[in-house]
Amino acid sequence: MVRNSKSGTGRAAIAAPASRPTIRDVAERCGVHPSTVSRALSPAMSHLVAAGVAKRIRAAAAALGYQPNVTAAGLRTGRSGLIGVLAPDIADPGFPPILSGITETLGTQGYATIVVDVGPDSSREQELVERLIARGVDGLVLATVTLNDPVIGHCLAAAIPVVLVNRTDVGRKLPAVATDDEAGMRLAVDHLVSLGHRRLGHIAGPQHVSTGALRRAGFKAAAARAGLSTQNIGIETARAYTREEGRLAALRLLDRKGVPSAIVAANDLLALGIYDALGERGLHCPADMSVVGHNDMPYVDMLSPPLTTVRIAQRSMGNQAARLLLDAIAGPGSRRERVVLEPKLIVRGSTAKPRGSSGSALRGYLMGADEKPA
Amino acid sequence: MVRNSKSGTGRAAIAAPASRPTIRDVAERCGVHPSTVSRALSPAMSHLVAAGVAKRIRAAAAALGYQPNVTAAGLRTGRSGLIGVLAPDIADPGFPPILSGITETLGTQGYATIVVDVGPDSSREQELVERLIARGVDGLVLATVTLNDPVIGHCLAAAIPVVLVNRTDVGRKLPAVATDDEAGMRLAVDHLVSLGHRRLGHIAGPQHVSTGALRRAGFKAAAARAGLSTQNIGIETARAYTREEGRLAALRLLDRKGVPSAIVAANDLLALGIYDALGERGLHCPADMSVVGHNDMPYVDMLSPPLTTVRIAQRSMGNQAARLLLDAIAGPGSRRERVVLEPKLIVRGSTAKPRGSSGSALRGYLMGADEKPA
DNA sequence: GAGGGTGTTGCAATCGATTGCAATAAGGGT
DNA sequence: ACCCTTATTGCAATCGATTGCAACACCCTC
Repeated sequence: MVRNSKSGTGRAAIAAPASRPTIRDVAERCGVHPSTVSRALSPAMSHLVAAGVAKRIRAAAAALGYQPNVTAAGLRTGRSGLIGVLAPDIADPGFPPILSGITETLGTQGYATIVVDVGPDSSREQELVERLIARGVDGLVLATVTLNDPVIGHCLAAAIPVVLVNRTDVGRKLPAVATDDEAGMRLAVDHLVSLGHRRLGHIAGPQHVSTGALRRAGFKAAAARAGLSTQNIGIETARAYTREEGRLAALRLLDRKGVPSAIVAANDLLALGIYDALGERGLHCPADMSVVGHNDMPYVDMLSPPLTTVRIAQRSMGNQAARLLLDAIAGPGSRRERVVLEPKLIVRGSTAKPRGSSGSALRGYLMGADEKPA
Repeated sequence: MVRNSKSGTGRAAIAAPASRPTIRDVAERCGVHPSTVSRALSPAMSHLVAAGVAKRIRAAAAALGYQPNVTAAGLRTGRSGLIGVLAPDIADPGFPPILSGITETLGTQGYATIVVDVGPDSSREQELVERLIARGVDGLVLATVTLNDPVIGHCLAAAIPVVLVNRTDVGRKLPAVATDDEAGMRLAVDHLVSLGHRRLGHIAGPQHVSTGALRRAGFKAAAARAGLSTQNIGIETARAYTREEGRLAALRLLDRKGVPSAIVAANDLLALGIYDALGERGLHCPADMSVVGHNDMPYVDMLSPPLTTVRIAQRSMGNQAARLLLDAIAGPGSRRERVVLEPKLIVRGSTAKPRGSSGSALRGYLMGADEKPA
């Protein structure tokens, strides 16, 4: 509360900057008006200040350790230099690389990011967006949206720059960066088919998010394209992208008639769950069952067996999302651009040729495989 | 730039809130002064407003969808509701759970967090702290500090609330939350000794950070306490907490005379590197070599073999750090509190009894083991 | 009926930086 | 020598909310 440099009664304290120096402190020290300091220190305005004065001001600012108060500037200019990021779950190993890419690119432009963990109950999402807007964020990166998410309309109405990352919306109303989910599944399916697999299973992700729906569709399309009939593919849908839901879905798949010889998971976490389920049933990967994951999250090469998976460029995804957002902030002529990244298959130890017909642990399970040949 | 509700020349637009409504819009709608609105909406001040008026104001605010501008309030009150978090590397799987705990606790009090990834070159650390302070953060959580970090003095000088998490400083000048690193190592060493191991190796972390130094000291102390002579322990120090540095350090250890039968890593990532090194040397874990990690980062139970490790309560660590910070913000009578969490040993498949003297793949390596019996 | 509370509300300054406009000074042309 | 540019700088309003202080109304009491 006590301003120190006010020329008041006491004359003791000449300069005791208990708090951080303000633009006025710099101005007084130079004998100029605060507005001149502001101009001298702003690259866009410094041409309005005499070179000598500007130099003097910069020196004084440096000497005082002056840093402009971003909050105050933000209030006046209307931009905060803050970007809000909505994450489904920070602890999900797939997300940090994306976040890292986002902050990296944004950081070079002086933006800081506020990361908000939405958590499992997406009901809070709307409120969290509201809070971020109240904080004056200049833009939003959403890594959480569902296919028909109400927040999309909300953001559109608020006229705030937004990009989606690793997700897309059904109406393509917002710019987004994502991988080619269908191409990824094609890579996985083609790999398995070329190994000789003819009965494939898929553990799909939640169908209300784009990756879940698109990868499932991609799986079906790729299987059909490879000449596999619908009798030869089995799909179980996980309720969430977690190891536990993956395990449950895999158990359901294993309990069905016509067990496949290979399973493609929509996500590495689900693949971990498949490993768990196989262990429970006494099956071995890849001898009894091949498994393909998706995302190539960190350290899946250390699993037993090392996971064959579809790698997506997460860091690059973050970078591009940030760039798209910066574009949207700069020019409101947002062309609702959509960036699609190409996935890449990483073959490791969890996929192999299907076991021959003799001596297989799957012998029993395979009953009924030919009941209805297409 | 164009204020809409100004009673100006044109009379067309009655109420076209192109931008977000402000406290003045609410005030006009209710026929009261903005200050009254401010008071009515602030829990701490609302007792100064007549109940009926307050109700009317709240209704109007809700109808307009009014959200106070946090930036403006922050400018006036001096607090931003923002907390800065400095992370060593967001992509390190050990960190997200801590972050999650921090944001969880802080979020309940209305604080948002800005996470900054310092990256490998800690030279930027000082500048990043400076930037966060310029942003007006109300406090800082540092997960990066080294034992004698200059930023500590910097923060002390800036008189900004700070807590350390998963790290401690040498002078105990700042409140901190960390696990009992020495106790953790004792758990690991005692476990191995009870299995019959008598020659132990340690892959230490960087010695300029507390976890590296304390765990190394803890390893030595525990070994001595278990009656192991210094000839029977071998220590190699990794330059960073990464898988690759762990691999290199492990290779150095394996190339020394008197190879141990078990290695304790200062960190799970280093343990992954040990797995890599063992693979390169054709050694098997745990048959040829037992390995103990530290931190129990996600999914190390899926490794081959599943990693025996010392679990630390990361999420809780984050929660407590946040609480400490909130205390420091509330009462400046900061007692430089220090919270120590107890670690827990999680035994999995990477540790076993040492191989007997016959037929060991380690036969050659063990030469020289008895050169200088203690 | 006048004085002293108490309860509400308005006024205006303030936080720190930015920026349109005005004012001044310096320089150039005829 | 005078007028007109152009280059610098100062002034003051502004962003939106908060809060100490003043003002007002109303009620109770003696």
